[in-house]
Amino acid sequence: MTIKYWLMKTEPTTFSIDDLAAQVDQTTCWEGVRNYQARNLLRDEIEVGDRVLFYHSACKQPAVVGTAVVCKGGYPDPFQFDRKSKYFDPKSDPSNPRWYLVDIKLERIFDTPVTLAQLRDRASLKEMVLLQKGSRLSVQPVRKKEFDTVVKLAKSL
DNA sequence: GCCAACGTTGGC
DNA sequence: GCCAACGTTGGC
Repeated sequence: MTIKYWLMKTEPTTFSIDDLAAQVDQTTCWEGVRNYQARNLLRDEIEVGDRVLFYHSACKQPAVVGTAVVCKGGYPDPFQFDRKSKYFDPKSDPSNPRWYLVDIKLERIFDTPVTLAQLRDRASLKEMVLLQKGSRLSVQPVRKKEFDTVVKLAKSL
């Protein structure tokens, strides 16, 4: 199976790439995605070994700040059944879970983040899902070429 | 099934 | 803080 490429958004005030680096094994579960399109990707598409662009959103400098690797494939998000969690979903049936997640492990923190503005400056990245008007998906597919371009850009900055 | 109202996302 | 864009909810 060939690996696939994704971009995952997070608000750094909630969970930043430095927080990821501080986890045991630099690994975390990506809980709390409550959007069906993203759910379908987490449940059906994203597999162990896939690569991830780690993106900081809703902050001063929106940017891809590093990369990660998927280290556990789609499985039901346990927080949907936890009454005390803010991600608790009373409508989710444990025998047919509504929400899924994956685990990711830090690969690299870019020395220099690749900002949203820099992504927009690259003609070859024009078609990135992230850059499309109104695009809000918090887990989204990335083409291999786009992934490679962003990594290369980070190294050149 | 339509669609208005509402809530959220996220750049600026 | 503003607001455009999008997703979800729920009455009909």
